[in-house]
Amino acid sequence: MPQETFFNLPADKRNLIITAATQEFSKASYNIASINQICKTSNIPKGSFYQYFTDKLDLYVYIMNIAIEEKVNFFSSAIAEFHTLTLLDQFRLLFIKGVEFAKKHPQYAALGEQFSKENDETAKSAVIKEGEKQSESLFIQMIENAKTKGEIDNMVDTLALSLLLQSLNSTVNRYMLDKFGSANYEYNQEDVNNFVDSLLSIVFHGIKKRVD
Amino acid sequence: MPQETFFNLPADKRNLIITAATQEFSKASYNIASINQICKTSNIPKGSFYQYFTDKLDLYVYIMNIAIEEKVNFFSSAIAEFHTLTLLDQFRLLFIKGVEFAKKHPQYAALGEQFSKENDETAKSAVIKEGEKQSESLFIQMIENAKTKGEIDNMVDTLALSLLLQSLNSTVNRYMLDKFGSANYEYNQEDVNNFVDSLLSIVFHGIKKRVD
DNA sequence: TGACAATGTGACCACATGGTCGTATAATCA
DNA sequence: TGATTATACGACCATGTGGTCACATTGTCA
Repeated sequence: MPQETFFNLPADKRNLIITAATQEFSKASYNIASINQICKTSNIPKGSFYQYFTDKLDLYVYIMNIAIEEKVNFFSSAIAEFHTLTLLDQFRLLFIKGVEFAKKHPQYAALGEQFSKENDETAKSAVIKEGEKQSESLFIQMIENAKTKGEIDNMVDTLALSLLLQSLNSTVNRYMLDKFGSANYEYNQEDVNNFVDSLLSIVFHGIKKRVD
Repeated sequence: MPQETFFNLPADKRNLIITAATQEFSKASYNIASINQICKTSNIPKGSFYQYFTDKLDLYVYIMNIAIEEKVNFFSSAIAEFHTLTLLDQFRLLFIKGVEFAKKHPQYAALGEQFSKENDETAKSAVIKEGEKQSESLFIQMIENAKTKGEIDNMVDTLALSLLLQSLNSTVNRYMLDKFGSANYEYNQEDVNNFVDSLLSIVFHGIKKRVD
């Protein structure tokens, strides 16, 4: 956690630092990202920086937590209505909200993308600390739930499906980012919906030709 | 490409350097990986190193190409028998061969894993150069082929399926690496087969409960 | 106004990086 | 043997890193 001095800063200055750090950490991995660069971009002297944050790690964890909080907030409303939906619609919502989040907060999405590639164990575990694997267990819970409701076949391997959906989720995001990258956020919602539906249709109905 | 002097080296020394570099580049990203470290591990002086390689990039590309060649070799026999197989069996083979490769050449698999996370554009494009996206077009070709043969439903979105399979492929490898990581290569083939079959069964038959 | 504490600040530190270069050594050929 | 060329070698360089610290500036309260 940053020092008190940081929170006593005028909001402008504080946000400038946050913005600069977010930018730097979304461009480069933890070890490559440079404190000097962050200081330069935000126009604060090195000495001041170390009065606000104890460490590089301190800043990193702080920035990551901001992104995490933002994402949790963004998803919370969607998750609240989960119990009213079928599994298919739950996943649709999850996928589409994911793309929406990346569109609305590209810098946080980039931060997450970078984090998923992070090599530095210290940095990684400092961010994760506790409450990790949340999304894994969420998926498994959703699947088990749908099984008891008879929405999906009991023969389906829960772990395999959970893995498949997780990887699919991140792939959708990466794909959308690639295709409609930072330059053009003007893709329309219909495109996203169609693509997500194509993917989910495969998972739900399979690709084998029907023998009617 | 390395200098002539490198290839004139006694095989022992040459392999020592290759091993050390492989190790370093599989542990850390291009910019983090250290030439000093590689020199230390392989007991060659810095000056000698720069007589063998023009650059850090030179070494990096060389090492990556070794791994790529090894992988292509490993897969070529499997791909040769593709035309005798159904799409399902083609993918089974691909997935299982992938896991096998990682088991047989964990260091190369680790190199590939690291490369997929690489941030440095210069390093990335120097490795890719040409002939990229090979795997993407391979998948699409396989799918189109199966469609005309009537093996899979024409309603299935080709691009979406290709994307799904690609992401699934890398996920399987990552999962296996995680679960049976470098410590324990003693997982049996049956486990792998079952897991791969679970995944492919979902993709081919879907997860929806059958109404018999 | 004066005393004291909180902040601002940038020169500086030790260290590591990729890369160079002059020289020492070994190999080759006459 | 002596001359010439290829290779081995490591001290050295400029640059960048995360982090420190003595000192200047500002704010606060009496």
